[in-house]
Amino acid sequence: MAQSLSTGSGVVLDLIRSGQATTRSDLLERLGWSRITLARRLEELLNASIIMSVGQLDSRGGRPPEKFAVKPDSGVLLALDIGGSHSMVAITDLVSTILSVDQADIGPSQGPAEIFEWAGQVFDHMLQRLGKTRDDVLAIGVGVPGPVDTATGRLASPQVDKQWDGVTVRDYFSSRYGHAVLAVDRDVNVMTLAEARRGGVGYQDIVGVKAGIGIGLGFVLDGAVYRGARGGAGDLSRPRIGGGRLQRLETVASGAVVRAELVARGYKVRTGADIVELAASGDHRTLALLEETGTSLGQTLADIVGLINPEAVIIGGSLAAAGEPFLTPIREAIYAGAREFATQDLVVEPSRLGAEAGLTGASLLAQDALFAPDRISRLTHSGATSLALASV
Amino acid sequence: MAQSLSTGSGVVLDLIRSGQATTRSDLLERLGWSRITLARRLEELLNASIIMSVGQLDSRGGRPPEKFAVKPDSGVLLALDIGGSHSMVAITDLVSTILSVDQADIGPSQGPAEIFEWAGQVFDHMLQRLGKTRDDVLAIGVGVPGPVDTATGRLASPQVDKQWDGVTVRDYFSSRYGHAVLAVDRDVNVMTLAEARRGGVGYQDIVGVKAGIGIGLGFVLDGAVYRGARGGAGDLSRPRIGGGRLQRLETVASGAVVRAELVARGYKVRTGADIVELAASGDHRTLALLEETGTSLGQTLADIVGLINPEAVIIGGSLAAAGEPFLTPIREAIYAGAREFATQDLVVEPSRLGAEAGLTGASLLAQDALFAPDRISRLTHSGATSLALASV
DNA sequence: AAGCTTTTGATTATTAGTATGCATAAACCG
DNA sequence: CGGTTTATGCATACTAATAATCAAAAGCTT
Repeated sequence: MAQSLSTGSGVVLDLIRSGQATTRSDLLERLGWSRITLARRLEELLNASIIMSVGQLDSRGGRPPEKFAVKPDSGVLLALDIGGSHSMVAITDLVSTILSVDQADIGPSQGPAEIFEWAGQVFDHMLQRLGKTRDDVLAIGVGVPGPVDTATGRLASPQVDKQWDGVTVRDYFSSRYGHAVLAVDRDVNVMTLAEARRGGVGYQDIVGVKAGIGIGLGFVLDGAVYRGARGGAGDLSRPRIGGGRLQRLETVASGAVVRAELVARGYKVRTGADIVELAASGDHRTLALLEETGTSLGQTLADIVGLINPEAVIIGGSLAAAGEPFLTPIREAIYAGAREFATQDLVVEPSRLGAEAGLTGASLLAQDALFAPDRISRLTHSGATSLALASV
Repeated sequence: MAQSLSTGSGVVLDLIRSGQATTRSDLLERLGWSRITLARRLEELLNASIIMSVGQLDSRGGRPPEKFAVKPDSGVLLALDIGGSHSMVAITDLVSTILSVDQADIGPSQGPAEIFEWAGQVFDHMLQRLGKTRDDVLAIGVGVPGPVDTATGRLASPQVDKQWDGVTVRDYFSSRYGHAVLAVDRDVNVMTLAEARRGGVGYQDIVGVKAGIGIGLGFVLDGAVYRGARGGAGDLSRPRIGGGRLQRLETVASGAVVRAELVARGYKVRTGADIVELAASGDHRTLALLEETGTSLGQTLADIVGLINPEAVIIGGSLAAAGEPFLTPIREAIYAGAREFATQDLVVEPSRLGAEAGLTGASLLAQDALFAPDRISRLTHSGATSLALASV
């Protein structure tokens, strides 16, 4: 039944894709296969147009090794990042380089039908501009702001908006891209995945914070996204006052709180970007509120750093764009609050990918689903000459 | 180099050992191999005396399937659980059934040489009483109350006691049991592993709390022990008073705090067991202190439950023996503090294995190291007829 | 240019795993 | 008690992976 095809081409692709081994020698070293078997698998992948040779590396004394990489343009990936109040879409190549982006102030409150309809239209438009068709779409990655049962791809409850409870994302894509592979995950997980893979050298254990109007947390632990028993990991609570009732951090320190304070004082603020703009203009009240929020968040993160002992804490979300006024209090609270053991070597940095972290993560998610080792092994084994024919 | 022997006997053993598949049909279903290959691998394992047939299961209409299990008595495992102030040793069979236990009020403050010397002597004595020799010892599992670099087996710093910084546990065992496989991990991890595997039906995601004189936390996430970047995961902080400095939970709510309070009031208390005894005798002050401690702990755990979204929170350590007076406030604080989403289906229970959780976990750790798939595959492949000859 | 090194390709014999079919074992059912 | 069902064993032909070897390619050094 399971049949994992241990010497299948999929595991070869995985090493190439992740950059762990890109030459024949490295692959042999990593896999422990015979040269002939590896040659056959590479041939399969080349035949299927999944990988290509990207020239030679520098010689190490003898004939220089040939380097392989994923062929980026034999199809495209769609990425959709649904935020609490702002959503983005992108088309990327097969190595998750963003080719085209669009966005709108649209969120879960609009209901699934409307959002997916918007995304579908933008996708169609972008495809056309890139000279691609719906058939070129090989996989779709979606980030949603709520828990997901990744096994089934159904959204769990509670979602931010009731209309989204139990939504099956596939239903909204099957008519347009019936053949494409679909992967759905929580927005914070998706963002954190992107930072773990693309930020820095690549982290095994990181905590990703999405600080926008809402606030949430994602984990990549031991190199894999951690979701918790019911997909609900990452709920933030606030430092409690004198053992009082727990409050979600969102209700005391988040973009929503800053916004409420500012609105109460007569400012016109709707999104996280509005707050960032005010901060950038040097508005004292906004800066003070950001510092306060950052400190609260940092205190909570200090506890989490002790608990999880990650390599890095990455601050993303719209508020991260405010830069040091927001980041410094976070960093200070973490370093003040956590023990030296946990903060030694700890990296606390803003998202490298910025606003596009979610899209990159969604695309990476799509990539992972498209290039799942077993899938690729079976595909090339049956002599396929293209990923597009992938009715696997 | 790596050569993972995908169709090796080790993976078969893993399924049998974990109970995921114990009959030929189940194994075939799980592995997707041909019947013949599986038969060969089972033969290898039988020849090496690693597994044995344990009779037939009930028929499902036709010939009843034969059930396989690990042969428990072809060697023994040593388990050592070093607690903050109390240590235990045990000899178990190969399925981690405890055959013999001993303990002493001895802890890290005594220094590694003394503790390992004590353990070695007790092990020798126990072995003799069981009619076994040092050569029967196939693997050793050790739990220590501090971070461990599991890759190298060296203790990281800071340990509770400076003498333990950088200790290489292997050095203390190689002379007596040079041939045995050794595995070392943090005590809370070891305890949590035991609860995940042996408590309940088997959990994928659990949080284990060791509440004794000290207090610490272990994680099993996605079925594997999570240790953090530097082996330091599980550090507990306390609910903060008005955003003040972070305090380790240990300094405000732990057996140590209860003890200090009691001692200040003229009680004679040294260990967690002493506290439990006082509580059992109905001492009001002790009960009140336990309730207070339980509430603080529970509030912290509520945050963690939201963060990690585990299936279960298991309370172990010496204070857990106090039962409901300690557990009820914990449970109440968790249910009051965490959101419904996280507490729905959440199990909050005392350790099923009680004081022996650490020993069982250490033995499981030893088991895992002894039966590591690759190791077993290589071993049986070379035609070994016994685990004892395992110079692999 | 000659010799060295590393990478890659190709050949052959060998070993390991699979698919298939047939036989047998051991329960159940009516 | 024969028929059915599931489990297991065995034989044969076949396919896949490996090991070992030779050869060629493509750089470097002297």
